[in-house]
Amino acid sequence: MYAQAVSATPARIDPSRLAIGRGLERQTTTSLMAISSLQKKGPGETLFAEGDEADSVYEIVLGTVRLYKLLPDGRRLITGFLSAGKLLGLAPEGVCIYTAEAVTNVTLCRYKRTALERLMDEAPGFAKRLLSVASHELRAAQDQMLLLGRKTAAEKVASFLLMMAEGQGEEDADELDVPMTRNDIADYLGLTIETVCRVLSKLKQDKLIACESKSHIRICDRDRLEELASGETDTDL
Amino acid sequence: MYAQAVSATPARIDPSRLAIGRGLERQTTTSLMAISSLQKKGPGETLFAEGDEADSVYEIVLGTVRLYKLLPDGRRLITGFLSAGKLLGLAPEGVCIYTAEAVTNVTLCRYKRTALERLMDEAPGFAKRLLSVASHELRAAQDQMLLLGRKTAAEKVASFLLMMAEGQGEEDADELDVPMTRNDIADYLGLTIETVCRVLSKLKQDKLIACESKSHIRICDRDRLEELASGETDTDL
DNA sequence: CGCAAACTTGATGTTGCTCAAGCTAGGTGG
DNA sequence: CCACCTAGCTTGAGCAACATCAAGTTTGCG
Repeated sequence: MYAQAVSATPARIDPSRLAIGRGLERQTTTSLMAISSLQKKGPGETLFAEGDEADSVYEIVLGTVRLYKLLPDGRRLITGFLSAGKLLGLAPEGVCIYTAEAVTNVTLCRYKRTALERLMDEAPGFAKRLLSVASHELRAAQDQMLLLGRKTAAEKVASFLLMMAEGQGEEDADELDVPMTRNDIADYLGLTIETVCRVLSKLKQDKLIACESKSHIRICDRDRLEELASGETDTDL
Repeated sequence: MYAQAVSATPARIDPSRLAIGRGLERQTTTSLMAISSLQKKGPGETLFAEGDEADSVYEIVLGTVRLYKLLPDGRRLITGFLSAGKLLGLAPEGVCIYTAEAVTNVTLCRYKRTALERLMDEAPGFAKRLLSVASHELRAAQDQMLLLGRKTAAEKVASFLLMMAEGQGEEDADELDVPMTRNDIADYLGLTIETVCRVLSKLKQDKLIACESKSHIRICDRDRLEELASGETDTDL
């Protein structure tokens, strides 16, 4: 858990490029620009912690962020990894319910919650836009609940790899970058680091994937990986 | 999975009493009334199924509903139990991502999605209200992910009992009604029915709870139950 | 080049699952 | 009204999946 400091760079960028305003009118994106500010964080740095006052919403411009919750004895569950274009901080009212940390170098666009509230009242489509974002998050959370509660270790890892592949390249790229550690993956899937390693080794051995390096994986047999991930496999691993 | 038919009762009730319009202006609740219709379902009946077109939002007026997702081989995860005042069907866009079934006799208020969309454009606060509901669901989903991914069987069951107690009586009642079967509880906690039984027996034996009947439980030692649920226990069960 | 963090692999342990048997309660029909 | 019948619940014995503990190995950085 090292934290490599990166100087915050207050700045403005064109929010019509940003996801938060997608599909909205020019006037609204202009208002968004007026209340936004850019930030940077280095790997391991905290954006906000569980229990902090939730006064901002962030959009990730570049990089990957992990969100997690802790139990008192230190057990951790990562509720999600977010990459460019994703919003965070929408959910909480009053107090943050999870911690957000940079996985890689991260560039963020920050919006004050009070300003967003005002904009929601003024711009008709904006609250609907945020509702749509929240709905998608809810859907992802429910898929993840199914994974955590009912999938086997192999199915979990296969699902994770496919999810990472989707979030990457524009097309269904079979080459994927895994910026997070094995520990992060384990805490995301409700497993231990050793189990994640063993499953990856088995997938490699069975030629479903190939590891170009620790953080670069290629999907060799997408069909079988998808079959495994969705839980259609009877006797495997 | 029996389905006891109950005749649908088209009707209108005063939506200012309903949760969907909480905190909104009189004019908005009146519009809500105009687009609402009452429905009833008996135990085991389906409100909508995974894959159905998601054209409605429901509010539960009375009773309990379970939401679940299935894996191809039949493994089931219940993503939530909803009781009076809760909304369902908010999340999906296009297609339902889970099945909703009545646990008990259920009375529902149904709103057409298209009508809600229109109302969101007209009534300023309404989209914000729905966003707030979605945010709360998201928060609950994240707590459940922590439970599913990182809690032990005993911690899961303790958490479930406390959650049920909260949702019940107005005060923090220590008497709770458990309308769902042990099987439902197991599929909600990512356990088997046998494990749920064993944990309940152990909690009974340790005098943390008492079972008045199969579906009526009394919390005898709330402090220890909360300690167990939050994961502060080192060596227990 | 050397160090520390991350990763991998193996041996052993434990939690919760599976399989199996009996029990309980509530609804139905004689 | 009671006895039966069935769905749901409980408990036990054995087992498997995954966790834990313990070495090593690799990698990237100073």
